[in-house]
Amino acid sequence: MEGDAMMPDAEAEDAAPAGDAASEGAPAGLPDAVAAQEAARHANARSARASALLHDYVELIDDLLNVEGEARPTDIARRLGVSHATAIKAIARLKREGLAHSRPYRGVFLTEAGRALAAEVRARHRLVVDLLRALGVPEDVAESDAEGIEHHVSGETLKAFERFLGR
Amino acid sequence: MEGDAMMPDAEAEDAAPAGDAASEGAPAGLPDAVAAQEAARHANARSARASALLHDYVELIDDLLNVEGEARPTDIARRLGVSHATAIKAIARLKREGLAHSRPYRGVFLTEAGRALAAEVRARHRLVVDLLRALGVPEDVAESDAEGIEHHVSGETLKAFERFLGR
DNA sequence: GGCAAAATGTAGCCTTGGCTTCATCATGGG
DNA sequence: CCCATGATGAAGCCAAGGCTACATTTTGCC
Repeated sequence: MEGDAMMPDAEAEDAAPAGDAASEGAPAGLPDAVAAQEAARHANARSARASALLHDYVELIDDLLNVEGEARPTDIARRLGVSHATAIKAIARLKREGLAHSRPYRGVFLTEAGRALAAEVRARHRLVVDLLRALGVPEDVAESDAEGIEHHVSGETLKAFERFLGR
Repeated sequence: MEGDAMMPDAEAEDAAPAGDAASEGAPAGLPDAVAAQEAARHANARSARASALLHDYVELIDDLLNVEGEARPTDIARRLGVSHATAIKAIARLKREGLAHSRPYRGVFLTEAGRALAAEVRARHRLVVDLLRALGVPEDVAESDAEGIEHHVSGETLKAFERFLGR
């Protein structure tokens, strides 16, 4: 795995680093404020990633309730492409977070909060898809990319999308 | 947590569901193909989420190497807003995946593959930011949203962005 | 040259979100 | 009416990605 050409790696850095970027007029490394700002951005992305799952479930459950009249764990699992056990654990989490409720062997239902979140998520999803379509992305690709993008679009950006689409 | 107005929830659904959507001309529930397609989209988003972390590390390490001449775990951790231990574990994973190499107490370096990935990730990041800016999103918001969005933009969509930006 | 502080690395813990496996419940066909 | 079958739920495993606490190494300062 490493008997190959390793290029100049360790010895060189030993001598060069500090004198190059750090010791001139500029402060060593980066200003703390800049690093902090970047850290905040990453923290933000991480938390969006964390709620993305919940959003997907809520969105799907809402859809199932509207279209099919009921949302059963097996269907949820099938549509998300996960095992039913995984879906059930996620549903338990939704309940813990006050987004859904259910009783054993009955379907899953959304609370007020869950419905509100579903509406918001769906609106966002549609807007992202519409924007991508408007930029010339083919339908299916737009749908697929939106699935990931939608969770990271801030309110500000959402407004910009609306403006661009002329709404 | 629930002593409030729970509205009609469980009893009603018992009677309505099957007769409504399933038993008329249409096939019960959804066509399997549609569900499979949706499942694929979600699987796709999940896998993008999984690689997002690695991409962030690679991108940052590349940046540190270019700007500072070296990438040290502590700096990486600071810029990402995580503890140094977390960063070190992630670096170990990068090494496992052949994207980086390092020896104890020396900095971290990217392999060929790592550098290639970094270039790709950075290009994508810039393009997403530029697009958002072009749509009227303020600089800092664009930068922040891009951090999450960039990992979910397919090649097709990327091309559409380029086209739109007139490149 | 030696020691203290800072950087690095290690170990162990927690939660999430996957999975499989097994037990239990509900329902419909014979 | 009863049982087979399929849906549901529970338990336990695993990897990832956080953390804190502790150990070790480098480094720089005196």
